[in-house]
Amino acid sequence: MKPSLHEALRARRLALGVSQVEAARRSGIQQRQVSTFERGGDVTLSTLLKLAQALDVEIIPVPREDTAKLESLLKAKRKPAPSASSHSLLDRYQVNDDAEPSNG
Amino acid sequence: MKPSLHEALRARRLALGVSQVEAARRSGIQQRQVSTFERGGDVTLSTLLKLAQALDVEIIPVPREDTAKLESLLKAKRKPAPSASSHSLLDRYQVNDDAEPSNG
DNA sequence: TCATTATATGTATTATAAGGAATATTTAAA
DNA sequence: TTTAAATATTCCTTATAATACATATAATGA
Repeated sequence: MKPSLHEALRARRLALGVSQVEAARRSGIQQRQVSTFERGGDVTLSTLLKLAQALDVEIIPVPREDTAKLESLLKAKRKPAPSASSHSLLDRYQVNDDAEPSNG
Repeated sequence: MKPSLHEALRARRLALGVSQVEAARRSGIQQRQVSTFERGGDVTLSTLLKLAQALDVEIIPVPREDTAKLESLLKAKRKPAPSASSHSLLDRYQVNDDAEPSNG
């Protein structure tokens, strides 16, 4: 299924093998914001962009008419990254997601 | 050059031929927010998502390693859309952009 | 020029995200 | 189980985005 923005970014973070604390440090935001965002809570665009940059991802607006093409392009490659101790963080998750914080 | 998020969304709006007032009405946010955002100001993620939905675009986080591929995919097609009276709004702009509001 | 449409701003109030720091929970490794 | 690491939450304060108008400023077309 198509992951929401926060799900995708969490997956990205885990794929890079960085903790929320580390992501927060790199982006200059609080660990709290990382958690809030990843759980679907609301954050400001500036906060999102800082986090995105820390995770080396670009936030791109794609017309729905084009999303299909992207799917196939971004899909096919979704391996957690064999870095570090092979099982530090991340392995715990997948993309899992069930929370409460609401958004639009 | 690679347009920033707000530039891209403004271009999208104009390409669809909708005014800020109309975009605001459709998304349920204020025209003020549309203006603020398009000028590079900060807005909440929920506000951005509402606007994006109103403009029928998805906000997708793309790993930098993949952006190149997308470029070629999203590029090549950038025609303002021949809809409406052929010269209602939009024709006035292109993607233009120079403002003051800051962001991250 | 005048009227119209679109976008940028102004003010005041309210809602809420962010900052700071700590703590409670959950998850997994030793 | 004990420890450690990571994530979710809490409290309080402050900054600021969102709301609700109301205008002011363009930019267009008649």
